[in-house]
Amino acid sequence: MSNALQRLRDAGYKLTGARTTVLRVLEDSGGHVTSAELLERVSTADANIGRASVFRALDLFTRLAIVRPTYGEGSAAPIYVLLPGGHHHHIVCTVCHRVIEFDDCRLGELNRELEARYQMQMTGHLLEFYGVCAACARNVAQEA
Amino acid sequence: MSNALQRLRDAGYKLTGARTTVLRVLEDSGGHVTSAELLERVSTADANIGRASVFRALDLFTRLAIVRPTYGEGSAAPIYVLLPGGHHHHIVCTVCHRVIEFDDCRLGELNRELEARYQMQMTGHLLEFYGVCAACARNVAQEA
DNA sequence: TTAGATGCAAATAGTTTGCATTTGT
DNA sequence: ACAAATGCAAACTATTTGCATCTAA
Repeated sequence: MSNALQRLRDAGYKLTGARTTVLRVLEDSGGHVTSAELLERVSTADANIGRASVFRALDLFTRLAIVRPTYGEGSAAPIYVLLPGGHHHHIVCTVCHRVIEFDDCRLGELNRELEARYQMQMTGHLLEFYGVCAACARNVAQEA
Repeated sequence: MSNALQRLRDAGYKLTGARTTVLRVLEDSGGHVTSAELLERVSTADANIGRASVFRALDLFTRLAIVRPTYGEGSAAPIYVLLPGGHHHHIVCTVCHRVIEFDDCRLGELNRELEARYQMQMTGHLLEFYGVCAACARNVAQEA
């Protein structure tokens, strides 16, 4: 059983069809989906699952730090990111919104320091870098 | 003139009343507001400014990495965070959604490495830690 | 002077809720 | 058995768009 399902159960939540399907779709999508894509794929996987349950599952997963919503384009349209092992890191081009994922793990010490300083029990973190990708930089240069 | 206004002008955008007001309200709010609060405060500051212009300004600021929307409670209701000097760091309690801000600056080197590796011109970053605060941990313990 | 930005109000997306029914434990 | 979770569809909220007007450069 996946680590996330284990966490769900340990926290006292039921392992329902809707929840396991949403989780599987998230994993199959590379851990990076908009809510619209997610709704569509979940519906394809099992047409009986309602939108509301997908949102309820995402809410729950967010509280358990299994997943994290983050802003994609504009202000609407969140992207849901899996936090396997509790963390995730990526770079977003603020012009074309392309996302590059990268591994990193230099935050362990900072994590421990913050837990001690603020009396928090950390469950994960998300690190986003913003910038302009090479392609967009060229376009901007051309326009100018 | 604020650094952000300078960036706006340098990128070739006009320094309009709506934009400067939105920016000032953001700064006066400690660089941490929901869109609802922002709309209200901007409207108080200058009743002639329309909602649309506030959203358009936020969009622009996001592209310029002056600001970053991040998820507060549930899936709706973004919080806009100023990225002074291009970055910001905080801890969110995933239960009560309280936010603790902290300073940090150990990401400079990683930033440079990523710029080189992915040919990106970085404009900033956001680091969020998730966890359960002491108060919420107590509540959960009581319930169980 | 004039391209770019604005304000308005209507249109659109996206998310949440209430409640009867089903399901995991 | 029974509390918890679901599915549905309607209600809501938040954001975006089109267009005539205004304004910073």
